[in-house]
Amino acid sequence: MEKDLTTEAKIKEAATRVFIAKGFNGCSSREIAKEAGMNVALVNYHFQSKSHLFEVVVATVMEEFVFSMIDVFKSDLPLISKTRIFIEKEYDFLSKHPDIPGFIINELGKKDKTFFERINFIDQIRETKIYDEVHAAQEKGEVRKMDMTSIMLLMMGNCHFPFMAKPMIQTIQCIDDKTYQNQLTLHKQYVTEMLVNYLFPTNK
Amino acid sequence: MEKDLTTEAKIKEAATRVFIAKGFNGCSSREIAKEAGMNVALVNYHFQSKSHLFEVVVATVMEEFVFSMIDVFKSDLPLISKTRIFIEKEYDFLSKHPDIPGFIINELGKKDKTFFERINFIDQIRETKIYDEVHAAQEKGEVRKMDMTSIMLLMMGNCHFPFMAKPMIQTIQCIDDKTYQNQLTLHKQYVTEMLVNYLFPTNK
DNA sequence: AATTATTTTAAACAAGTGTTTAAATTTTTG
DNA sequence: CAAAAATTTAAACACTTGTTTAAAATAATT
Repeated sequence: MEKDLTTEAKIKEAATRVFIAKGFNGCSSREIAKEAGMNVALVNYHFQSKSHLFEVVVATVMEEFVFSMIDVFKSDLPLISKTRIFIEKEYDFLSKHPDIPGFIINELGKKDKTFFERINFIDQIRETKIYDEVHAAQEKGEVRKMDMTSIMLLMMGNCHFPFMAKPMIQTIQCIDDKTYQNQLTLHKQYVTEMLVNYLFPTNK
Repeated sequence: MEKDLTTEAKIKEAATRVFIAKGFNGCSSREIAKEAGMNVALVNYHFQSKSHLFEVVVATVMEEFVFSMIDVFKSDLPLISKTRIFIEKEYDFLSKHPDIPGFIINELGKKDKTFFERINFIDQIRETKIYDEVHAAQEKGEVRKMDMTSIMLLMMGNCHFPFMAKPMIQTIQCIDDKTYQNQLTLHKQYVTEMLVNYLFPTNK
């Protein structure tokens, strides 16, 4: 799997795994080096410092994270289809990377604001013109009139929270991984129906 | 404010602040001691170890966290009112303690499962018979038939996520604290309407 | 093939970690 | 008030932390 990777790529890959699992403060440079099968000094030789390596990892993870979003936003589909596909794709992505939302929200919440701004995924979203599209649809009465912030909170919250809260919910409900995963498939349908009904009141 | 508190209480209070803000690995015993105006050794004299102090803090925070929930569940009101009041109280509580959901979900997700089970808030919830009440209402067709896990995810997700995601959303939307807070008041109403409509389909 | 540049290694650095010790201080008890 | 118990302190413990150094090994260049 990690045979023909360069040293730099190996370290970055290992760092991504470890950072996501344990957070910036929850792991050491030596742990990352060991995970990559390397020496500690190599990590700093290729990435200058633990902080810098972290920034590189976050930037890459964020990019991957918004990539599927952007893709849906840019597509030439009616907003209601975009909504359905957005949820579908989010659940797909999060099933493969369940720890990423928690990682992003929690690790970046603790860093200073400049850290967040250094990673410009905001422009990427704006470039899709999704805001204008929603606004136009609101003017036509197709989409419920509410602030873009609330729409984002509804969409993201109902997609990400089920993955972030997994350990807690599993403990409360006493259910294993398999059961929870099946529950998520059901939940995705509930969320889709609920959000579509609420955001597109005139529909059907 | 913290004048007539005992040493133990002062340490616990300081530890709660620091742990919630920075996480278990994000702070040191000395930092907690300093925040409490104490010596490092005092922390371990009163709480044995950093880990134990953390467990005490988590237990207390969790208790406070589920207290308002329990209160609503036990009340003698129709489910639809309980739903409305639940959301209302959650937003109230979270406005005062916005960092708690993230703290609970993230810090406890990294700990082993036994840690979670040591804090028995599960029984507290079960004792309110809220599960039976929901199930009975579902049989009568008053509440949408869906798993309790999904209901919890919908309720908690739409209440907690807006607070957990605050730093991220603020960066994306470029809005200050005051604006975000106002947005949350609006959002609470949206969430209430959406959830009530979806969970109680026969209503109105 | 010899020289230069790049990569990798082991060792060391100072600073910070959680925790413990033993002495000093305060409070409580008889 | 004196003895005992509980609390607080400063200092030290062994260990880990991120980072650096300088030598060794490998690769690239002439």
